[in-house]
Amino acid sequence: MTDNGHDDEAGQLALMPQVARARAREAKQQAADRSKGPKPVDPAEVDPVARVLVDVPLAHLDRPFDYLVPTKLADSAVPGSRVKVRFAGQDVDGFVLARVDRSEHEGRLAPLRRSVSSEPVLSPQIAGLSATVAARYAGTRSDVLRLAVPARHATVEKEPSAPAPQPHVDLAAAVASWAPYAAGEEFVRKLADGAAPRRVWSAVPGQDWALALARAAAATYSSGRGALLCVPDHKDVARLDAALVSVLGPGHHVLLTADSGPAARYRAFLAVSRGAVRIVVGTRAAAFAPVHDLGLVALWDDGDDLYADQHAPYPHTREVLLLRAHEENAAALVGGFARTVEGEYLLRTGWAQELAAPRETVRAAAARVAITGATDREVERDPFARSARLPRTAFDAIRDGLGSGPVLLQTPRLGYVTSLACEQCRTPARCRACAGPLTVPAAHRPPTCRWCGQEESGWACAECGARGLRAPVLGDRRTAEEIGRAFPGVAVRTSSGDKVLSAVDAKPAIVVATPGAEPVADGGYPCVVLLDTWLMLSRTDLRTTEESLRRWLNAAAMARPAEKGGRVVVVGDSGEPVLQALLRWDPAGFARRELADRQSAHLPPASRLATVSGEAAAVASALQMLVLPDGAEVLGPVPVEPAPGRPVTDPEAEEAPVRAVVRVPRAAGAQLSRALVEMQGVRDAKKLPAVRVQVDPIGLG
DNA sequence: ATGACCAATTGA
DNA sequence: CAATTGGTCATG
Repeated sequence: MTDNGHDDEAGQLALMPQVARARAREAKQQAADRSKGPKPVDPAEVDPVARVLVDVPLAHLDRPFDYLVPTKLADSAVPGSRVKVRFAGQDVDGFVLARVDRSEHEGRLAPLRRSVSSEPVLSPQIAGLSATVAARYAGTRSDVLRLAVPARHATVEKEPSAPAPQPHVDLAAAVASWAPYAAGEEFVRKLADGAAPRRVWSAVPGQDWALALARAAAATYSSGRGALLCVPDHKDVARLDAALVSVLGPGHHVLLTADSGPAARYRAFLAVSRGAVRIVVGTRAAAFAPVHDLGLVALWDDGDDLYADQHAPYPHTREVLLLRAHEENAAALVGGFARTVEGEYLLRTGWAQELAAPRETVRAAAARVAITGATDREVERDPFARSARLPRTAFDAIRDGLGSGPVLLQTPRLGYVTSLACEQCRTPARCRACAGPLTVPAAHRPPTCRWCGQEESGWACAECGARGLRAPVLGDRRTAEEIGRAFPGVAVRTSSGDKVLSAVDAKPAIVVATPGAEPVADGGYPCVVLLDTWLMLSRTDLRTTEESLRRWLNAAAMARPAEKGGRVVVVGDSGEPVLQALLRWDPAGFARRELADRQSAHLPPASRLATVSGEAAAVASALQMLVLPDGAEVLGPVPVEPAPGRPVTDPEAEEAPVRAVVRVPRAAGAQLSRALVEMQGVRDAKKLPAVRVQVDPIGLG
């Protein structure tokens, strides 16, 4: 455990050159200090040693270093506080992990340079969590802490945090919210009793999921514990915020999001870290919130790719929350209308239990779903369909729906122009006869000119000769215009991108939205139309079908139940298995099959996978130095697109960027991460060119 | 990263 | 033989 160098004889020193060198340097430094007159550092009386995690981006320095605490800083350099220290000849930031009586370090300790603030922003739980997350994702603790602890705001820090009022929890209402689910009541009672149930939740279509989450949080709260609720985006934060106010009243929770501004974010963070408030609602930035006495972590719609962090080491919110539930012995609730393969895997391994409603309950709550093809035959027979890109069935359903409320049209992608482009060079694809833009008129049809109707089956790019076409971009605005012409006099509203509507009222209107931007309708939509489903499926991503189903279920769940006239019209190919899963409202069955596929293809979550990317030579040498566990496979490296944000100044000189995939059985996942950390440590120490490592990256494709 | 140290290499 | 360069190690 400890070094044996403490009482070394001279003979041993000779056998341990590094110790001898250290000693020699030590003596020299002390001599120098004496001669120059060292600053008298007067160490603190109690626990004069601070164990500091320094903020340096190097993998091999990701460990605590001991510093001497001067008396002046004895009261401010508390565990969890920020400090500045001298490290390797420069001033760096750090966190005090602990204050201890004495150091294990043999040499002389440098004093802390200063205490930034006495606010303990890094709790022992979050310090532990960042170590776990760093290990899981083969990253460093400082990288994780950058995500976990928001930037300090001195003015805000001076303000006191208002404590939450006395809670009044209506447990009966909480139970009622979860009554549709088999063992739903048991789940709520366990939360209220201080237990830690773990559930994968398949929400009943049409359910007010925000209210259900708020009530689960309230039940946990009534046991004297805190709760942490994560949702994909801002719109959902607002919805959950409103639900919590309606369940508990104001002042019991805070919102923690990255885009609320530094002051507001730090204020909310402090309210949580000081224990004044113990319920947190937020986006992925909230996953590390230091909630006191954490009793429940919950994640809504865990398949949303907004949960995959874009910053090193690229942790996924689901993973962070589940690690927390494990470490802090909290309950966990993961779910949505869809079920992810990762959720299914939690059930399969027995880590969590299913929280689902009986089949009859689901059937009664779901709208009537119909699939209608936009086949050539149908389009030709139906001039209207030709002009509005809308089959007759869908048109009729919209018209009927408008009789009793707003109608939701989900359209795959953002943008205005509808045209195909070259997969390679992005040059817009043009008709050889008339230079008009090409589109895909229907599923499994060749590209067709929008102007002259000419079919282009053997298309090749005029610029670069490539034969691949990118999926067309069908704009929500364009769709809105065309629909507006088809239904004159009806209000058409759009919700997409940075102009997202959070809700619409019950008045008849056509709402065109892109996936994830669908507004909540007061009373539910009488009709929901899913347009151009083959476009979403035409993407080549690994998770395409899973992601598409998730988006469709989320939109379809906003329709009224069938018995109240709710209808969902899906424009697509009824032969698609994924559309059948939607038709039967069977997200669980779909996830089961998808997981089986992933297992047989050795893909996550059944296997653990990491990518190593960078310059070709760097990747090759990185792979060479990786000490891989048994059963590991290396795929590639293969050339990839250059890293975004780095303009290629000289494509000749630039080494080609490549990516390799390393795959191991799930059981060897921890070993793989350790091997990657080790490799990065050696590379950093030797100043070899950097490679980027991502463990279980989302959407390899 | 940055700096210290040591060994090998280069140059007059 | 001194000056220089490159690699290794440690950073409290």
